[in-house]
Amino acid sequence: MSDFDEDDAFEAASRPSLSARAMPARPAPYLDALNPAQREAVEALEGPVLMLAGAGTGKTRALTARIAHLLHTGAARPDGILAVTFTNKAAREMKERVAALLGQPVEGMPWLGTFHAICAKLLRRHAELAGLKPNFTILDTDDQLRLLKQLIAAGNIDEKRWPARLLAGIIDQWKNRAWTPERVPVAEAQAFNGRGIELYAAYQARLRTLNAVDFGDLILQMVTIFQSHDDVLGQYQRRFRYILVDEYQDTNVAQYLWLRLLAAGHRNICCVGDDDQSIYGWRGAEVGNILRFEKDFPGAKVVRLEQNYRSTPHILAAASALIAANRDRLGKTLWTEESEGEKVRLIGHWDGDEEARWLGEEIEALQRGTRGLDPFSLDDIAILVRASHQMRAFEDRFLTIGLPYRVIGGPRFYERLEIRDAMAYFRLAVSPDDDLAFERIVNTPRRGLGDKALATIRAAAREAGVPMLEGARIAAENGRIKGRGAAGLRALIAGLDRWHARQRAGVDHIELAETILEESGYTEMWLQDKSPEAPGRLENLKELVKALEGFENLQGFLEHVSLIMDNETGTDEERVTLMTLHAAKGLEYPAVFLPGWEDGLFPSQRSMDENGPRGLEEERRLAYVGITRARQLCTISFAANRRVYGQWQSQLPSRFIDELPEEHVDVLTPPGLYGGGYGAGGTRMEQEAARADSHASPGWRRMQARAYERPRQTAPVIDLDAVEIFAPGDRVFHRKFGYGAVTQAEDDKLEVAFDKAGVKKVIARFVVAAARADDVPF
DNA sequence: GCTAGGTTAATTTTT
DNA sequence: TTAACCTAGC
Repeated sequence: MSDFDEDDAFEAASRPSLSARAMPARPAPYLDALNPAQREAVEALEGPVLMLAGAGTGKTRALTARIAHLLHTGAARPDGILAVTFTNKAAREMKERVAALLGQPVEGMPWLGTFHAICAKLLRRHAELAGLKPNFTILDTDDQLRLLKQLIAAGNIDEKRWPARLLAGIIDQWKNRAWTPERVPVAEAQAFNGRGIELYAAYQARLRTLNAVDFGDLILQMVTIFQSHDDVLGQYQRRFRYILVDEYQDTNVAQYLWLRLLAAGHRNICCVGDDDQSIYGWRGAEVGNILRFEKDFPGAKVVRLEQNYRSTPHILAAASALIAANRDRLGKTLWTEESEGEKVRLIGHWDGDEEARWLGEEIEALQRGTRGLDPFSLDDIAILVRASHQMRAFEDRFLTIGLPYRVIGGPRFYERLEIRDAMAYFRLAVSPDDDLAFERIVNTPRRGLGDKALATIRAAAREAGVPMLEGARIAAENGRIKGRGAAGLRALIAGLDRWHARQRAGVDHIELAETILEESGYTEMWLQDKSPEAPGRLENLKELVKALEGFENLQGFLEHVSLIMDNETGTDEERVTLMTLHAAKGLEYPAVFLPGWEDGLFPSQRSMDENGPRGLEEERRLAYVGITRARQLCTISFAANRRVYGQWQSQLPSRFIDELPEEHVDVLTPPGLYGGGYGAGGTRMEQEAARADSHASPGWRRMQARAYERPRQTAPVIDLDAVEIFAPGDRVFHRKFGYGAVTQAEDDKLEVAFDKAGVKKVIARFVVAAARADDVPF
């Protein structure tokens, strides 16, 4: 089922469009609010423009002003502007802000939306060129996985060794690169045990039969259509006289091709982005797109937005120095008119628990107002972590001290199990031939229909060449389904028939939804469930039904699902925000905490291992994003010891910490805390002595020594400890398992027969050669 | 078909 | 450590 907002597309077409000519040539007040650079970017309407907008430089303001300017001057009509974003949230915000600038609602901007929503709308118009019907379904990850699982099983592949998730990832990457099955390069032939391309082709064929597409297809199919149908392409090239793209650094190859095709004629394309904030390489984003812009569009005007309206000078300076260590960047110098503020604060802790404890206390202190700073509202404070599992430590701590917090991210409303189940029922009421929905709910609640019954139904459907619901009907009638399941299945079929009939008869959709949840036994299922989540799930179902109120019918609602996706559970209580660095992009907070700055955690070892220097640069951009979220106060912290997958590990402060300029950093080093060998004042000998004093353990000292030995300017990507390569037969030592012999070694994954602990699979960096066992701290 | 207990593996996430 | 996934036994 589609998770995003296709709506505007449809409603806009029927609305009177806001005519550009209707606007008198009057002064443009929106221009007055712009600084010279912004104004330059806004007024350069013709030809390619790259707006390099640093963090906090008023990017959205400039972008929306540009749209307003296009409309105001009459250069374009609202439906002649193509404005693309990545998220529905960004699209919504842009629409609102343009409306505010123009002082009237922006109706008739049918082509302002996400890449996916706009492509979906285009693809519905030209579905037949892709072998689809205009009412195709858009599958989400779950549907996709279910489908792939079937194909993997059909291909006699062991799903345990070759999971559907992996295949989904591979196909996704291929689609991001705009490779149809025929165009996947031979170099990829070994993917998925050599069966990848074949399964990809099978998957695409299956999608076509189901009259369905996945997210990647929305873009890919449109690129394919544009490439092979000049008339269609020409039509849209003429229509979209002006193109605007937000977050250009996040575009993947397919999106890039799509844009380039559309802009090829008039070349009025304005891309806005920040190469320093490209943090989505792992999902196909190509920083190269933005770095290459001037080559792609010769004669492009490049405007740099460098005046920052968000952060204090120290915060900006720290962030700038950090990002300067990256090689692949266009380069910007952020500056601000703001006066001096707090330096970036740096603090080390003994372990992760202490870090969490300190953070909790510090937040409470900020709330009260300390050190001459005005009190902060909890709403003004955010904790940004590299990986979501890091949030737990803080949640635990905040729960014990009763500090209210909210977590951003995690499964969205519409992704939740109960919502997806309910939606599947609704989908079936609207279109009974939705097989994926049918499979989802056929045994939810339990109806005694297991794998065997499902296989029977599927077979019956295939034999008769009908959807699964019909197959089920056949199987139920001719007695192929027996026992407990038969009654359950018959009841389900009767229910689905009834609900579909009512839906067609135009019964009030809210009432219908309630009936469906009631009669299907779905609500009852959760009422009976005694697990702690059950009440919350029932609550969510109520909310779902409530969300229906805003729509005329179920179809409309199903198209609009995305609208409920970020419904903040509105409590007015102040709360600290916890989220990942990725989720924080585009946001800002007066006070930001950045915990867990330890090598291996951040920068993430995996990122460095898998992508080498490129991975490290992306991690550094993530660090840059983190620091630049802060308006007044930015606090970086790390712990010397941390439990990683249940095992205690000693940690080294992040190499990014070494890259922060000392003059902009304030090292908070309460007695007994480790300052990180960083700008702590005093001579090195004094520092060492002081530290040895408070922490006399040999392991501690060794760790200190190692911290000093590390190169200051970070060239090496790989930690020395991680370099050690083992082969079968090697004697090794593991902190927890003791001594053992390597039996198998593949990259950094080892199988070791430990003398005492038995055979275990371990990661190479958790062991050292037995001869070096003494080097292991603690 | 369901549940309890063992096994396994472990970023980032939008559409 | 933990959570998700799977298998064996009811």
